[in-house]
Amino acid sequence: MCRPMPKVVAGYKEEAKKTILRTASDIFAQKGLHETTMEDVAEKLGVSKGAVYQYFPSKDVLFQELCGNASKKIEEMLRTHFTGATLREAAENYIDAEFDRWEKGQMLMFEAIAEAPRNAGIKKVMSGNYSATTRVLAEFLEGLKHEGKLRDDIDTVAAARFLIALRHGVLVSRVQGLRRDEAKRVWLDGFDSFLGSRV
Amino acid sequence: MCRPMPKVVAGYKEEAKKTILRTASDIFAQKGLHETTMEDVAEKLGVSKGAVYQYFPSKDVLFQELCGNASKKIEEMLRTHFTGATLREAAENYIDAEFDRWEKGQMLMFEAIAEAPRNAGIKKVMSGNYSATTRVLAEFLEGLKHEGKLRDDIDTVAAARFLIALRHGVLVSRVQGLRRDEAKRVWLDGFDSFLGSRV
Amino acid sequence: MCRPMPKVVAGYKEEAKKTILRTASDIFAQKGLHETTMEDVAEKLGVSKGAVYQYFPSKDVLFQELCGNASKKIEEMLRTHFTGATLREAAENYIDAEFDRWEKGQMLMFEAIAEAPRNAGIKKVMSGNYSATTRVLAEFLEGLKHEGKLRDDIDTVAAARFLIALRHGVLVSRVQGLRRDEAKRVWLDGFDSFLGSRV
Amino acid sequence: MCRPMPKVVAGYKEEAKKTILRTASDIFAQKGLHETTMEDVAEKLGVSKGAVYQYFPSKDVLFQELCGNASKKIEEMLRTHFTGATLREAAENYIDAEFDRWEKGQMLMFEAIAEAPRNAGIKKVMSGNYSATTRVLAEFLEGLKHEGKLRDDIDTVAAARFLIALRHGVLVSRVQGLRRDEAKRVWLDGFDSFLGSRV
DNA sequence: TATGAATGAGTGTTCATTCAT
DNA sequence: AATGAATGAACACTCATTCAT
Repeated sequence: MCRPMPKVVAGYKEEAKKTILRTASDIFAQKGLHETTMEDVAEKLGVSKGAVYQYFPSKDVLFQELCGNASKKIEEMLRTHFTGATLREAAENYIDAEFDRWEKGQMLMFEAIAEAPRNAGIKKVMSGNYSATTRVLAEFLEGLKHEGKLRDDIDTVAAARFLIALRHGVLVSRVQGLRRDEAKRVWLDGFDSFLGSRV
Repeated sequence: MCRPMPKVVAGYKEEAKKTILRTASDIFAQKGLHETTMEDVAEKLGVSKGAVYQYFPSKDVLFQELCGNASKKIEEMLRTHFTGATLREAAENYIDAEFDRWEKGQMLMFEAIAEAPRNAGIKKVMSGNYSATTRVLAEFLEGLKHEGKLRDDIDTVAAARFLIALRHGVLVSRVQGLRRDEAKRVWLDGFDSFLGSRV
Repeated sequence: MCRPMPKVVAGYKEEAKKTILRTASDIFAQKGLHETTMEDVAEKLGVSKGAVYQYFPSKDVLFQELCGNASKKIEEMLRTHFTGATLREAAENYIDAEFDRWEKGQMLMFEAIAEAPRNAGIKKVMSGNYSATTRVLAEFLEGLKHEGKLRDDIDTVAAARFLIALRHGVLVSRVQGLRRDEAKRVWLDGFDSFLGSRV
Repeated sequence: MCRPMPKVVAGYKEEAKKTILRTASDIFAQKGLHETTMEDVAEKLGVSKGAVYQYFPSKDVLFQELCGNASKKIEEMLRTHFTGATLREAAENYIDAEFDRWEKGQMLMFEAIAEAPRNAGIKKVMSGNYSATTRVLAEFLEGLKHEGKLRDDIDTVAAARFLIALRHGVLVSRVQGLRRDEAKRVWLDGFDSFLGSRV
C-alpha cells in the first residue's frame, strides 16, 4: 500500500470533461434539457452512465457547466463572424452565423432561459455570461470607434446591451415563426437605427 | 354527490375549460412546464386529476391551449398599459407592466420558446400568436400615425416586429440578470432610436 | 366540475395501508431492510410500485411505520403467551413464543436496532416503543403482585427493564448461535434470579 | 513512484490487512455496513479502491473479517476494564467502558447481528465469537472463584452466558433510548441478582 | 361527470467490482 | 502492487394517463 497516487495521465480528466461537454451540448440543444437523459449522453459517448457521473456529479451540474461556455461562444462568434468591409456587412454576417447555429439546433440559450427562474445555479451562470458578453461587446465597439468605424458619441455599454437584447429578440422571433430574411431585416433595421450614421 | 349537470346550458364545458386554463396558467408560469404535474393543476383547482382530463386530453394539449392565449394577453397589455401623455411615456408604462408581470412569475413565454423547437403544436400556436401580435401592434402604430403621434414615414410592420423583438430581448436580459432600470433603459433607447423624432 | 370529492370507500385507505404493512413486515423481516426493494413489496402484494407509494411516501417511512407496531406486538405476545400455572411456566411459554417468532424470520427488531443510530425517525419510534413496552410490562408485573404471584418488594419498573434487556440479550444470543434450549436456560435463570422467591 | 515492496518481509501483507481492518472498523461502525462504500474505506486509508481489493476480495469478506475481531475485543475489554476493588465495582467499570465505546460509535455488533441471519459467513464468525467469549468469560469467573471473590456454587458457564446476554440487552436498551444511568442500573441489578452474595 | 387508485415506463443516481496501465 | 476509469446491474422514486366505480 504505497501512498503516492500518481495520476495515470495528468490532464486526462479535463480532456474527458471537455469531450463530454461537447457531446452533451449537442444533445441538450437538440432534444432539450428535460427530454435528454443521462443515458442519451452516455450512449452517444459510447460509455456507461456511470462513466459520465465520474466527471459530473449530476445532470444539473452538467447542464450548468454547459451553459457556462455560452459567453465564450458568443465572443468567438463575434470574433469570427462580425467581419466585413462595412459595419453593416459585419452585422449581417454575424446574424447569419447566429441563425445558422440556431437552425442547426445548436443553441442552448432557450433551455437555459426557461430554467433560470427556478434554478439558482443556472441563474448565476447566465448572469456571469451576460456580464462577460456585455463587456466583450462594449470593448469590441470601443475598438470600432478608435478605428473610426463608429460614431464617437455612442455609449458603447448601452449599445452592447441593446445589441444583445436585439440578438435575443430576433432569435426568439425566429422561434416564433418569423422567416429568416424578415428576422434579418429586423436585426439590421434595429442595428442601423441605433448605430447608424445619424450624424 | 354531484347533481346532474345541466347539459342544456351549452357553454358549460367552455366555462370549465376557461377556469382550468386560468388556474393552470399561473402554475405553469410559476413552476415551469416540466416541474408542474397534472396533480398540481387538479389540486389547485380542487378537483381530481380525472376531471382535468375530461377537458384536456393531455398535458401537452393543455399547455398548447395555454400558449394560445398569449397573443390576446399582449393585445390586452398594449391596450391597458401603452398609454400616457407622450409616446415615450406610453412605452415606459408598457414595459413597466411587462416587467411586473414577469417578476410576478406570470410569464409563460420562455417555457413555450424552449418547447417550441421540438413540439409542432406549440410551434404552430406561437406562430399564430406572433402574426396576430404583429398585426395588432402594427395597426396600433398605424392609429398613432393618424393621431399624429408618430412620424408618417415609419413602416409600421417593421416597427412592430422590431418592438416585439426588443420586448423579448429585454425580458431575456432581465432573466440574464440585467437590473430592471437598466433593462428599461435598453428598451427606451431602442424605442427612441427606432420611433423617435428623426424627422 | 363538481366540488365535493366523495371518498369512494371511507376507511379503504387505512385498510390498504394495513395490508401493505402486514406484507411488508414479512419481507423486511426475512430479507432485511437493505436487501428488500420496494419492487419486492409491490410484487408480493401483486400491485405496481406506484401503488405502494400512494400509501407510503418512501421506503424509509414504510419501515418506520413497520417499526411502530413493535410495541403493540410485544404487548400482544405478553397477553397471549405469558400464561401458565406458575410464573415460571408463563415465562417459559413466553420465551418459547418469542423464539418461534424469531425462527420464523418474523422479527424486525435487529434491522431496526442497526438502523436507529443513523436514522432519527427510527430512533424516535424505537424510543417510543421502549417506553410503552416498559410501562405495559411494569403494569403487568404490578398485576401479578396484586394476585400474590410476585413478591411485594419488587420494583416493577426495574424488573420490566431487566426483563426487556434479558429478552433482547437472549435473542441476540440465539443470533450468535446459542442453541434454543441453552438460550431458554439463560432466560429462565435470569428470570428466576431476579423475580424468584428470594424471600 | 512506488519503491518496490520488500517481498522478503513476510507478513507485510498481514500488516497491510491489519491497517485496513483497523480503519475500516471505524468507518463501518460509524456509517453502518450498507452506508459505507469501499470508496469510503479506500479514501480514509489514502489509497485507491483497487488497493483494498488486493487484500480483501469483496466488501462482504472485509466485513466478515472485521467481525472476526469482536471476540478479541471483548476479551480485551474484560481484561482492561473489569477491574476494581470489589466485584461490583469491576462490573461497573466494565459496563461504563462498553457504553463509552458504543457512544463513540465504535460498535459493530448491531450491524453484524442484523446481517447474520442472511449471511452464512457472518453467522459462522459470530458463532465462533460467542463460543470464545463465553469460554473466556467463564474462565475469568472461574479465576474469581479461586480468588474467593465469587461464590463457589455458581455455574460459571451459565453465568457467562447470562452476563453476555445482559450486556447485549443493556446495549440494545441504550439504542432504544434508555438513559445511560438507567441502563447501568439494569446491568448492575441483573449482575447482583445473579452473582451477588446470596450465600 | 367526477373520482382517485392503479399502472408502467421511465429517470437520475449509486456502487461493488474489474482491469488496462 | 497500486491506480482509478469504466462497467452494469440495481434501486428509489415520479408522473402522465387510464378506468372501474
